[in-house]
Amino acid sequence: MPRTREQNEAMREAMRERILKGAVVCFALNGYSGTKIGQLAKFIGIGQGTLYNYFASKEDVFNAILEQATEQNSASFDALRRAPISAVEKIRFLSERMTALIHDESDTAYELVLNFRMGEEAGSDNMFTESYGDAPSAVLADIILTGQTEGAVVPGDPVLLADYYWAVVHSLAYLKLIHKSHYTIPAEWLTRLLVLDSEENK
Amino acid sequence: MPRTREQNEAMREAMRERILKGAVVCFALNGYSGTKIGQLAKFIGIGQGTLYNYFASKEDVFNAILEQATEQNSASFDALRRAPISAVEKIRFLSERMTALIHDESDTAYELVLNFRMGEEAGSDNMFTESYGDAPSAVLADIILTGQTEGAVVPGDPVLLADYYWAVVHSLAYLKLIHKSHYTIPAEWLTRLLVLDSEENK
Amino acid sequence: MPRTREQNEAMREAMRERILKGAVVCFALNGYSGTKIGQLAKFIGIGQGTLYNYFASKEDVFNAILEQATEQNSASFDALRRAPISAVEKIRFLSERMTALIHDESDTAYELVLNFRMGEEAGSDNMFTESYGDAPSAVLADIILTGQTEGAVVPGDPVLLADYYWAVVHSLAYLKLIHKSHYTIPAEWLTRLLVLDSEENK
Amino acid sequence: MPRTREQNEAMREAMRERILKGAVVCFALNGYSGTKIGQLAKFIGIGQGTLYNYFASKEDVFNAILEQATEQNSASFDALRRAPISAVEKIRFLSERMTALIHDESDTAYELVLNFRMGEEAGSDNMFTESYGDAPSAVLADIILTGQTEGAVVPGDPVLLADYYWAVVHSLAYLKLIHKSHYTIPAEWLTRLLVLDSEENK
DNA sequence: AATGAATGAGTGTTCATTCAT
DNA sequence: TATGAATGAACACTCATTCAT
Repeated sequence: MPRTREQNEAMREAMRERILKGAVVCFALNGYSGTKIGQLAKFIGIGQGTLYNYFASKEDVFNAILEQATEQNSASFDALRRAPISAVEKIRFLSERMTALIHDESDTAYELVLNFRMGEEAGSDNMFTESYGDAPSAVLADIILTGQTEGAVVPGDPVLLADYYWAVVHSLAYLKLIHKSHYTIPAEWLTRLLVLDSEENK
Repeated sequence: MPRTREQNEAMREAMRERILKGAVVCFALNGYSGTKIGQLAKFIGIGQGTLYNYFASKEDVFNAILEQATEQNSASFDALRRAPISAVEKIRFLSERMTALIHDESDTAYELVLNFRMGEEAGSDNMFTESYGDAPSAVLADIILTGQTEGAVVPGDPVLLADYYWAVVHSLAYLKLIHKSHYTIPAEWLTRLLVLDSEENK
Repeated sequence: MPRTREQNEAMREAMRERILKGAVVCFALNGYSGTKIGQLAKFIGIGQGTLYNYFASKEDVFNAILEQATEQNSASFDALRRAPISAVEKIRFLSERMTALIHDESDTAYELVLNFRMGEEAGSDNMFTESYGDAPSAVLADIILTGQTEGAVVPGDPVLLADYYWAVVHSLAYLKLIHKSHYTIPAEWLTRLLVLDSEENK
Repeated sequence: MPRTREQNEAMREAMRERILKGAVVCFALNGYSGTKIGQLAKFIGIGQGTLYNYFASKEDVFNAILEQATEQNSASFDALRRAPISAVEKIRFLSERMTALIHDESDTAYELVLNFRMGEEAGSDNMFTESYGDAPSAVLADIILTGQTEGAVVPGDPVLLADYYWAVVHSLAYLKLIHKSHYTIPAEWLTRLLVLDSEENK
């Protein structure tokens, strides 16, 4: 007797997630070109063919990861923007969250690294800002601007500062996951990139 | 009339440099696996075969780049360590030099990016600290330690702080060269990573 | 010392022809899907990679064959149409030429067979008339029409008769090359498809 | 209440027929290699696995088609040979039957086409004469021989003439089913391949 | 019995490397 | 020495077949 359609769809969704989860790690560790399909399938623990029942191509897997990362993040960044706290508190909160994600070597941390390796081919455009980075960058720039009017954030172009902040977060993730640094950078270091040293900001 | 041996060797050396110069850019932009020999040769403006008259393999080219970067840097970092200036001044000098290199999109800047993409295969070891990073990291850790005793540098593990500083430098280079950011990050941002905000440090 | 550009181009053209020549035979014998690239390369006597220095894909090779066949034929059919002989003589001439080509197992004979196997995928449209067949079919229909007014050709829709004639030619080629029939059908049998039996037509 | 054994067997037989019916069309249209199991199953309207409950392999399906075609034909050709009519009448009858089958796009017509695509792999032997063609060819050669002694059939090697006749029939089927010709070739054209034009033969 | 997800052997294609010129 | 055509091992991808449900 065949499975019901519901059963099949659940199975498919589960497998899809499983593949994406493994692919994030592989792509982050080895880059796009450096990731071989055979290696990826083995890492996930499935046959090579199975992968192609879920994704049309290697590039398709890659794009699915980016899409997923974007979705997950745009929601959480929206929440951050709307939170009823001061700009500095937002930056501090963000820094703590990022530091924790990196420390725990979470999926999100791998996605962060992936974004740093994305200048590579796979569509040839630089997808850094386009895919993953846009929402976070824009939201953070907003927060920075607010913080600057409050006199608590370092002066400078908010967009550039935001890009800078994210670049640093990415390299910290890289340091942790690829360079296997044993220490974790304290959240304050991140916060300090944007927030001025002062009594009230401590 | 055949060329003298000196002429021949000079020509060989010139071509070798030319290849390395192109390769740094290609590897930095596309990663190791993402760089194809054909593409590299075309970028340099030579035939594919020519490349193999100077280097035994793709990996050999890659290693030559790392070696060259290490040599150039160990000399300049030795000089920095010995300079008769304060720790803070050294940090400020280093930051200005790095910012300038990145701004000018110099070869060294591409080497910085390259270091960030090196988790990729090419021998499978992580060459980050081993090759390029060791000397700079050690020297900077020394400087930081000195600065901390002088009370002008932020507290924390000097080695970790040094790694952090380099990670940020790398991401700035990445931002500029890959992300094609038009702005250039001011040197003070870098300096601020290590040096406390205070009147006398400005 | 590198080869001159002329040398290279001559080599390339020669190899291209060589590949096409082998490919016509393989595709004719095994069909499009039935032809494996490895088998084709071995048949030609080159490495698999070499093939891809000349054609972008298997399908590209296939299309190049069709194109080539079309070009070669449109010229020769133009000549036939303009020849200062009667319709019946043209049909007789055509039949003798086709029979000879098939008997000799010439390249053209393989192209004839290929046209018969072309309903297969490789673009999914039926390319029968579109590619190879259009010119021959149209020219022959003209000749038939003339012949009918002269009272020497069997009555019926000229276009249909022309298609019919070509279909038979194709199957004769098939019979000879694939079925390996030892006999060769006499040209008169072909002629008789269109020309009425009569004293003056003999 | 479980089904009786008879019911079960009837169901199995019905499904088997259904699969074969779809397979004939697919194989005829796309060739053996060009026919994918997935596509075939979808065309029939069953799951891929179901197919393997009835046939051991793709090749098994293919062979079953040939076998079925052979069986059906050997019976009908036996009848033709024994029919108490003249050779010319037999040829005329055969031609009318074939033309009708093709016009109706019957299963048999698809089998005719299939025979023309069989030079393809699927066991690598040419199955043209072996499977389907043998009986018809032999019977027809007999009829031709008789007709020749009666002076009503064109002279020439009867076996070759028979092969020729079948080749033409095949190409007509091809023209109709693959080339999607709208017209149907008149039976007389077929008859004329073998029967001389004369008053009494009309 | 029927299904479609899973599989790996096999196929098409790429690319680092070799080599004749 | 410089070149780019030739190569085959390695890679991305397909598809006939298996199997749990």
